[in-house]
Amino acid sequence: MANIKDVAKHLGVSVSTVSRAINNHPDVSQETKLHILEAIKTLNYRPNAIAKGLIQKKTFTIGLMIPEISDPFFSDIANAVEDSLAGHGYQVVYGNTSRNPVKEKQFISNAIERQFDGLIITPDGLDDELVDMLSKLEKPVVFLRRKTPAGLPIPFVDVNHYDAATIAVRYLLSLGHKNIGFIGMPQTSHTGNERHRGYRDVMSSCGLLDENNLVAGGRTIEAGREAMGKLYAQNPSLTAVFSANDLLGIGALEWLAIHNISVPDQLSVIGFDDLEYANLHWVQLTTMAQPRQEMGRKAVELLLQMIAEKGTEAVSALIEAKLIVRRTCKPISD
Amino acid sequence: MANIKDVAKHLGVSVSTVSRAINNHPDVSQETKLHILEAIKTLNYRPNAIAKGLIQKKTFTIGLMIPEISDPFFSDIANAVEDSLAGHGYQVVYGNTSRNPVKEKQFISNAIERQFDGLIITPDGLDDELVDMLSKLEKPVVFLRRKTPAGLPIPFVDVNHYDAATIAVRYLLSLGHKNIGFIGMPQTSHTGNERHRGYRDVMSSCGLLDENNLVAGGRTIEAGREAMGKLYAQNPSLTAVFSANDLLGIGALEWLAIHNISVPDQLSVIGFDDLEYANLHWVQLTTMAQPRQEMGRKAVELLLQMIAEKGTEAVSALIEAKLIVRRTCKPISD
DNA sequence: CTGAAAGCGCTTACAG
DNA sequence: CTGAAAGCGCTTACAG
Repeated sequence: MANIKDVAKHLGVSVSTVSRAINNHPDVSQETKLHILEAIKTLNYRPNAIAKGLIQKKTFTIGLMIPEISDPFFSDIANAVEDSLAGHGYQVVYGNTSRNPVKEKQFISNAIERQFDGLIITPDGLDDELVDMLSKLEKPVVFLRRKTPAGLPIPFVDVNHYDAATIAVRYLLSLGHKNIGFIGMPQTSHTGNERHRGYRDVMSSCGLLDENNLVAGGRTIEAGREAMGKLYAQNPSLTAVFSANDLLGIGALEWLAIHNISVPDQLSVIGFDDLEYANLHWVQLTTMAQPRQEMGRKAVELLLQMIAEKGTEAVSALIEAKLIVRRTCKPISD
Repeated sequence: MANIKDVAKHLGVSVSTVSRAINNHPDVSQETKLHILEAIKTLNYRPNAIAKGLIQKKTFTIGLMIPEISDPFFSDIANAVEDSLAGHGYQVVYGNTSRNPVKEKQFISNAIERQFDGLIITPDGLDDELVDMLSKLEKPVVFLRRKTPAGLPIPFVDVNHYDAATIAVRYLLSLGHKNIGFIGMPQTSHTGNERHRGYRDVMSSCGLLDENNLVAGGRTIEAGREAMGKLYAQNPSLTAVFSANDLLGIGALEWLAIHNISVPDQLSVIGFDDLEYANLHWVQLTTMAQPRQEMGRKAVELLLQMIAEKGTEAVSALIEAKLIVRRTCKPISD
């Protein structure tokens, strides 16, 4: 492919002049600029971004580390991130980690070697090694959907999972429910733990906490189905269930449908996330919506700010979730 | 950050020697190599992939252009592509085009300037300008889920949409249905048109084609709901519907549920894609499964082959879809 | 307004 | 086995 030398030679001008013409530098006459632009067309010249990046120490590339791009929750966030970033001329490179700590570290290594300008990351397990890498990283980073661990000077954008969980539980209480079950996410899940804590605090402050109403779940529909079965076996007098995410909630609804337990007449269910699934005609799950677009955009905003003002730490953002009332909760009748 | 010069200086060796140590070149003594590796650790040196790429004319980066990463269909493919590629040391960069021709071209431009080593693309509308760009592109490319237009020397990996559609329709015929509706995708959709053609050919070969049984749909659940309404209005004596994708099929099921038309007792529905949605307890949509993993892996295989043997055109692959029988189709009773 | 020169951080013949 | 030198394709002071 033609390079900048070829177009310079083609016109008998210097490489510097061609460079200036391409980059809209003011110090180049309109006339030569026009000639150069023409030569570029005929030679089909495209500037080499790699070379440019090397010299400018800027690649216009941002890394976005997420657990699972096929998880609808993250693909929505990723879309928002990509859109906002594209508007500023940045390319985003995804890192699908499958919540695998090895892959998480590989992604960061990669980002360093490939000279990404910044990182937006959703690490899962945050072990010492990763924290160490992050602390040595001389690059703007923002944590997404995860609070920054103490000691790291990195801002975050997260939903207030704890508050949101208290809203969900209080909503069930306001409908008269007292016997409220909880289907959790894996113990290692930061978000799961926050939601759990919210549930716990509200329930125990009302003197309604009962360890029999808790069950370990997971993240998937499958896991929700199983968990609902267990929960029901532990306590058949439950009147409501708060499931830590929508997929679990949908699994719970499936189990209930299979066992002819009518929702919301016999049992109310509330979820968390507001996935597309939740809005299906047969599901209509009442849930806490996380403003995914907003989270993605906000993370980009913080990152770009840090890139612009080197060395500053942007201020973290905690975003409130919103109760979306559909058709899986109703007031207790008796 | 430390560079290769720093580590060379640190040990009093030459830059070349450090380079050789890093790249496992045989011509370097075990002893100096050990020293160098140690110095690298203490200086926290990471090689600059940008500089390396510039000189080697190889970036170990592959571009993957897809319409919509939040479409579960594509995120599954993307996952498979990423996994296979990661095994070979490549980084994948997604381009989310939203089926926007401007974005499609931007992505290709980007890929050229950033010196990607190859491209896997799913272009939507394939206008002259894009074809022109592609023909001038001096890079391995493979088309994914789309046949290559005549004249472009680019291999493709696609599902045999036409054959699959005939299988779906014949399945309905085998259940005794004669009055079979079709909910289509947008006219601009290549896959939609192939599936339409399959439906048409089978129906007309049986003398059963009726223009009243056709309706324009779209791609979404929403569109499927509307389309089902229209279709039913056009011909209330329909006993089965083939919807060109699962989302449309699910929308159709929603409309039918809302209008108390029982599936499959009064009406059979078959979809296309086998999304996760299709397997929900309330949906259980019979559908044609596209082997997404296999498609992604195959595309990578072709691409890597073309990268390895420069100038060759790999041989295209047409993959068969598979009928997945669930619970939305049954034999016609009377 | 234009050009010659240095340099970004590497790799790779070439010579020893 | 090791090093000096050229070069990948650009940008950017510096001088004119």
